[in-house]
Amino acid sequence: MAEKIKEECNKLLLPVSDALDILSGKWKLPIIFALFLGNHRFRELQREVKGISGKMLSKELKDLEINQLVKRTVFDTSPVTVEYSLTEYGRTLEKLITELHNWGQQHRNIIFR
Amino acid sequence: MAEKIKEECNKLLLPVSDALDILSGKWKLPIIFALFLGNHRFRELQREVKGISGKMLSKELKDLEINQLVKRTVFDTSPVTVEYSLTEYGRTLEKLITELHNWGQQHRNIIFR
DNA sequence: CAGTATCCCTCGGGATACTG
DNA sequence: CAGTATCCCGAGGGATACTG
Repeated sequence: MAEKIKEECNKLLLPVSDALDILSGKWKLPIIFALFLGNHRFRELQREVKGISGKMLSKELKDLEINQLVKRTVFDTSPVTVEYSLTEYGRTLEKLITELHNWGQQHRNIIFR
Repeated sequence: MAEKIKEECNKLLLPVSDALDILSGKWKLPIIFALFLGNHRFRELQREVKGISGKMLSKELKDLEINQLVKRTVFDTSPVTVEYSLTEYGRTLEKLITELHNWGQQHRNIIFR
């Protein structure tokens, strides 16, 4: 019986972790915020997200792309230019981020008092 | 003007990061879930949260306590026993976790299809 | 039991140089 | 410009032994 409940909880855990994985880490949010402000070239993003290395930016964008949150568009100018933008689906993160913001904001009020 | 917007975003970022910091990492959620199931002694928690070391459990619980999410109660039996439980405030995480679960669940449906 | 202290190793990620 | 490959270091965290 208690075992049954624990199993249920573990099943609950996975989707929550999935959501967290997408948002947590040093760079995810800053990148997502930058993308919320508009479409962006790779270099632009690197400038906007202070301190991020090319390697990390590349990796994080790939992650977001795999999760269908970001769309990568290549223009065959020379040299090539690439644009990243949030997908329609990616924008559904906004609600979630707002919830996090609300909780985080009142938490600040509770802690720094 | 664009600068103004960026500043605003950075201010938005901090509370979101605060909320994420409390939930992300390898052990936070499993511990919180265990605590949702009831009050727990240190050893009990270590058994329930598979694979966690004493050092980590200790550190994470201290974090949660500092954030007023968990209450630590010492009973002067011999040897001492200690109980950890979610505070009333800690339980406000439930709503947030539910939101993360909802997003994560539908994300799984979109990705693993 | 409920932790703390120490040792030790992995590996995430920075810096740099390179390619198409 | 938009990345990839390589090298390298330090912090995070595991294992173990110890204490009140």
